Amino acid sequence: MQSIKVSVDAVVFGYDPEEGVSVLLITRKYEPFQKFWALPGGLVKDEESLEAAVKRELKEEAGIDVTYLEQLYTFGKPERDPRNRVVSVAYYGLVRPKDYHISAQTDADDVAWFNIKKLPRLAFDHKNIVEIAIKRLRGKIAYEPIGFELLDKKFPFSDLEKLYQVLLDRDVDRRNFKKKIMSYGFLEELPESIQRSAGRPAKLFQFNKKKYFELQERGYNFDLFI
Amino acid sequence: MQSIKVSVDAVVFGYDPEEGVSVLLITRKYEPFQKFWALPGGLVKDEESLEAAVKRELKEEAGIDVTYLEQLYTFGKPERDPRNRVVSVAYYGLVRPKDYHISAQTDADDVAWFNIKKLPRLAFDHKNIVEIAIKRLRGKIAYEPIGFELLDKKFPFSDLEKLYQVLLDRDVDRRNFKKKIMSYGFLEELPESIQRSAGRPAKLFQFNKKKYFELQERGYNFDLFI
DNA sequence: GTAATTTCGTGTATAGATTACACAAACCCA
DNA sequence: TGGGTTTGTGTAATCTATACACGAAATTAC
Repeated sequence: MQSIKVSVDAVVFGYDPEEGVSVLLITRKYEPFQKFWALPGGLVKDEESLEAAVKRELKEEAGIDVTYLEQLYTFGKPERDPRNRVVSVAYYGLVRPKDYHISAQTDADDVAWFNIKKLPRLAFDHKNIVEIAIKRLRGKIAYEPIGFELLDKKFPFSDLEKLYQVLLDRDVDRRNFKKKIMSYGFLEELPESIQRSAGRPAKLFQFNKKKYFELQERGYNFDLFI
Repeated sequence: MQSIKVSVDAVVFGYDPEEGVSVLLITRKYEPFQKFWALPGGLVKDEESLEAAVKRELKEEAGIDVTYLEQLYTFGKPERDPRNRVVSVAYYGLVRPKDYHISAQTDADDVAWFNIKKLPRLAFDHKNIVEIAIKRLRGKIAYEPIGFELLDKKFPFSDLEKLYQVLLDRDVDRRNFKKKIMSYGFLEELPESIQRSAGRPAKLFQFNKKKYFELQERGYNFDLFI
């Protein structure tokens, strides 16, 4: 009789143009790894899907709804949990600034955002999981337009540009970047503008999912390689 | 108390220049889906890793050793197995012609290779898993040189070219393809030749893993986009 | 209120990469 | 020895990616 448990873990990313990319972590209340920072997650219930389990845990543990969620990898080494055999299906998710900031304010000391460049020690093999998630996110934004899910629905183009710079960790030429992204035709320029500091006001843009799916169905290829 | 079972399934690909790309299937001995074709796989033992479980099952059920094995995706919908809740971690693997042909000969009617264009009805959600694996393999060969794992260690260049044509399902220009592949420097031309039919003998080539890792460590990027 | 500062917005020229394309060489077979 | 088959090779044209700088529109500082 098999006695393996199945859990889910979530690497949730948030973004702020000032602070960069962050990951949501919680502190563990119980042994093993009591008081360590860890990824939100937990055992899957007998009648719920894996994705439902992730969403439930995120709601319970951090009060968060993700706008994007995708399976990352399944970690199953027998020794990864010192007590039981636990196979964990890891997911990664993205939240918009709204959710990112709300959870950042709840001064509960058991939920917090950590910049991906300044991660604390993590429980279990969670460091490994986060690293793999970061790699995947970096790779993914290069060929699928998921970066938008980390921004407000309407955003100035410079936010997107900065996001790519932060994630890819290098300079991105403003003109070439905009030329490329706009050439795909799934970003709409709105008649509105905003101004968040000194400088010329920025026009707002918005991702058009419908147009994106149309293009995708025509077999379009989105090398966003910058 | 959780009562979810953990299994593994394997989508093993084999290749032959004459027959194209095939998948290894077995017939189920028991209900549910008795006598249906299905992916090799089974429950993970309490003390074995996921990858070890895949390799064990492939050995037991088909007598095969894969030369390449990678996790594909984890399937966990509650209704995917009509009896129990089973979460299945799917892998995909590649075998060389040697293994492909040996298993093709064992006339056991419970193990067989099926061309990916002529698949039979499959048990459970295995059709879905195979489709995802094919997509992944197609994508993967475009940016990592794993195609070699489906060929003999020494192979004529035309074999590689044909493999790409079959997998990508379109023509590939011989000169441009060779130019591109050779430019990466991880393929060596050997002083030997072979001749498998009429026509000019073909020089043999061989993948140099060491050189590949060296290049990879220097941050090299292998867009094999053809 | 004028000058300095900040951020947004835009186009062209060059280099690099991809694609299209055809014929000779080396073997087998009849 | 001539016809059939497969391998092997280079160049020109097109497309894509990159490099690069200055004016416009607002705020801030004096």
